Amino acid sequence: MQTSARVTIGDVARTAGVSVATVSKVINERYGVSAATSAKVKAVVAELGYETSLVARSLRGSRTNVIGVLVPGFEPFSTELLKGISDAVAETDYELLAYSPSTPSDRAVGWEHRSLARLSGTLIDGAIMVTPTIVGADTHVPVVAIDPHTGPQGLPTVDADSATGAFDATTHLAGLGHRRIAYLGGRPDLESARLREEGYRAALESAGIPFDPDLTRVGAYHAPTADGPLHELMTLADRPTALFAANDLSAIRAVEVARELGLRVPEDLSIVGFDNVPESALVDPPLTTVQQPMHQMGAEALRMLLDLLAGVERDAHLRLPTSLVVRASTAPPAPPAPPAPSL
Amino acid sequence: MQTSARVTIGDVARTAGVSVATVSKVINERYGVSAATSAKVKAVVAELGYETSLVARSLRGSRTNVIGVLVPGFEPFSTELLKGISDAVAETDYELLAYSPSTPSDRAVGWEHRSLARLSGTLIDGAIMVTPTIVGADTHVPVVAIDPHTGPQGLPTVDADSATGAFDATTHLAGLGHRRIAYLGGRPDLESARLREEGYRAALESAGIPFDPDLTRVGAYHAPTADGPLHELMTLADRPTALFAANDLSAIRAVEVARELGLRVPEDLSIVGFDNVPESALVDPPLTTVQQPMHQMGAEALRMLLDLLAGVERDAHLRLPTSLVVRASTAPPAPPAPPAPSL
DNA sequence: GTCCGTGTCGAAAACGTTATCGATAACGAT
DNA sequence: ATCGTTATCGATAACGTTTTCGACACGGAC
Repeated sequence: MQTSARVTIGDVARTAGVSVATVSKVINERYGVSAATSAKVKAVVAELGYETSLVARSLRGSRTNVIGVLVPGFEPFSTELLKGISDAVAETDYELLAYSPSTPSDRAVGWEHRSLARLSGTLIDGAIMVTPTIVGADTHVPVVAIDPHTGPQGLPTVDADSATGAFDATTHLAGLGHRRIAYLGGRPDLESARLREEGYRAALESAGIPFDPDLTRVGAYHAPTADGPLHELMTLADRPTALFAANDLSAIRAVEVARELGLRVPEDLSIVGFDNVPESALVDPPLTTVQQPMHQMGAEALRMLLDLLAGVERDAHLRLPTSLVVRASTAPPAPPAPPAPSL
Repeated sequence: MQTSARVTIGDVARTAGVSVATVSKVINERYGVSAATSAKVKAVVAELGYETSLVARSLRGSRTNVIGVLVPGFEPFSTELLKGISDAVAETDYELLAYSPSTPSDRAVGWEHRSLARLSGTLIDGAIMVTPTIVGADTHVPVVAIDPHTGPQGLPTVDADSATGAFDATTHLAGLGHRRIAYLGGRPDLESARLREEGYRAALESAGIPFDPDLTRVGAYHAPTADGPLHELMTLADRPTALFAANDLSAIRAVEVARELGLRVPEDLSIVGFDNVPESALVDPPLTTVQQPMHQMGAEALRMLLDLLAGVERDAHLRLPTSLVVRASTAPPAPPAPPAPSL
């Protein structure tokens, strides 16, 4: 039906009565072709609707003017970054290619390296990798990592100040009077998750609250893996009165689980998230959370990449500040429940 | 620095002491290679960290197991669609490539066709195009269009019921008692914009309100282009008491412009949007809007595309229902302003 | 000892493009 | 009339794959 054969540079050459070399020249505006033939070729190109194949051009040449963004998926975090990158790239003459592996084997550890190897030979001039778990390796295009596994080392990186953000979040809860503050971690293999737990602990200590290992659980930054740990936490004999979740997706799930368990938020349980994805303001109650400047992180990452491509020397690591946004999911703890609650 | 040359199939062949043909066979698990050589080649592949080049493979073969999504940019609408597509593709063995042209020339009319031609030769097995303005054309891969220019004709399409959605939105305003209801249109070249105006007019008629051409303006579905028309509308001698904007981005901008002009929303001006992008709930006041099932639209589009690829016959056009979500940006009109307002 | 099948492998073409470089024609200068 | 210069153009190699097909060796069967 719609499947007509692709029109190639050869077709253009044939119907224009010139060689493929000449067609290539007029397309790329190289020197050495007369005005007359140039016009004729252009006419044929327009008539046939010819477009040069990105694939073939990539295979042959070295520059493609395309930069790739490797994302583990299109969850809110990646999406916000993409917007920042996209806005920044709009001012350049590069194009954007977002690539997300989806086969189970690819999603396993090492997906970044595999994808990168597949694309950089050479479909893309450079890449931005979101949440890479492997970051060393020898790539042969410039790469900037956002929120990487290993923290600032090796590749140029952009991330947010997770430790301080987590410290602020936990301190906020402590300041409201909470003493039993639980922590739901993120993927333990991620530097950001490690730093957030660090900030959580530091805040506890600074508030004079002893660290209780029983109040921390580990998730994986998304809803399904948070379920079990959340149930455990909320059905503890000595239930925590507050919860700090390592990212918004987990925190949002926490709100849901609390509701399923008959707990009121924030009266029975205060909840703080991390990221400030758009969704966090939509849940009921709207989430108190730590804002990561995702848009800006994306834009900065692109800027670093462009500098790399241009050969400009720059600081290899950029850490952007976070800020606490207080909404309605946090409140002072209820007074210790009397055996027979009065109405 | 990190720029080491790419390791090719030739390198593997050389160090393994076999031919490139043999390497290719073991990689693709073709018949005709002994267990011994296969093992040796696999060892070398692992040692050298070889990955087959997507570009070269695409150029040669016909299938790539990659489907492309062509988006005009990463604004909220495209992003929500992407999530739906991504979730659906995760259950298949395809991979996702989101492509967004960014050079000014590409963003001009016809970007879709150009991009498609560039990618389908053949980087991708099929494509989903978001908001294509040109939709006929002879592509040589299956394509599904979301919210296209020309409406359901030609290419398989997925869209939302814009006419009914707009009708409901306008009727909601009329039901609140508004008589002077302005309309800020979207890109006039888009079928969806046309249908929304149609719904707006039908609702006016059904409510017995005469259509006033002076109360409709045209925008382009995004903030910058909405500014002028919005100012005109809001500074009219006989100011409208309600505004229906053809998409949320315009509506959100309308809220801002109203505030700049000293108008209170919804007391002085009720505003309704279209799309229900996540941001619409974040503005102050939260936007009353028409929900498009964007996530579902993306998923359905992918499903159609997969059927096309598999050669399954299907209905070529899918129109999903919309629903009105009432939030705080709409209210009954204030009583006709008395010359000296009382407090 | 010859013949034929079977199993294993490699040479080479092809995909669509760009870059290099040699060939040809036109033309002014001697 | 011959030469050198310039402008224009085309043949061809190369990019990294996959696929086709022929070559070859090794068996066993006659």
